[in-house]
Amino acid sequence: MADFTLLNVSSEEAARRLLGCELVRVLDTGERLVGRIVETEAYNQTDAASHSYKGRTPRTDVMFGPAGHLYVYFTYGMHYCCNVVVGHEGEGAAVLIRALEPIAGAQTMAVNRGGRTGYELTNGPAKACQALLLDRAWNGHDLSQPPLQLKIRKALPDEVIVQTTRIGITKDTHRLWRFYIKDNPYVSRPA
DNA sequence: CGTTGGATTGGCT
DNA sequence: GCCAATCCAACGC
Repeated sequence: MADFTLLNVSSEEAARRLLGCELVRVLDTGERLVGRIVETEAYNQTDAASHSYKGRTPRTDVMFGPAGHLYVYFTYGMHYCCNVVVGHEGEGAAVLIRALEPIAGAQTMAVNRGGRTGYELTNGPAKACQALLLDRAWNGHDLSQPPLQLKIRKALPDEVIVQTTRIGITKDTHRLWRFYIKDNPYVSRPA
């Protein structure tokens, strides 16, 4: 049982801390798909762009639960995006996983992604979900448990982290709550 | 109950 | 660069 108490911090701090950590997905076939987190965005209840802004609803219930669980939402009628719940229980904070760097299982990810390869495998939130075969069924999953686990890695030094405004939102657009690893080819929209 | 628009993506102009 | 695809949560009546 992994210890996710280090995620009991502000969503911005957690978004920084999650860079470099890994998501390990074991398929029914036994194959391991591993992605290193290279781009994140922070959301919390004070934030008009956050799903948790208007309080706890059936959809956002998981966001208000304990840190280290997965919040998966469906959007634009066809895409799933996944977040790691952070902060303290009842807080409504989460970190959107916007991009991964494939570490293992890239060939299977390519199949999951309809034959795309290279940076197109995982350079976007819905692409990363599709590559790891994550959908609604994974909403609420405890990331300390197989077959989908979050592996905490060493915190990255500030000088390799770029901080910018978030993508695709129409409210609270000024907040600098997007973080990514400098020069990483899997970042969805480099500066 | 009807309307609206979204933490996106990929194909086409 | 623009925009359609396609579902559903949230909100107004």
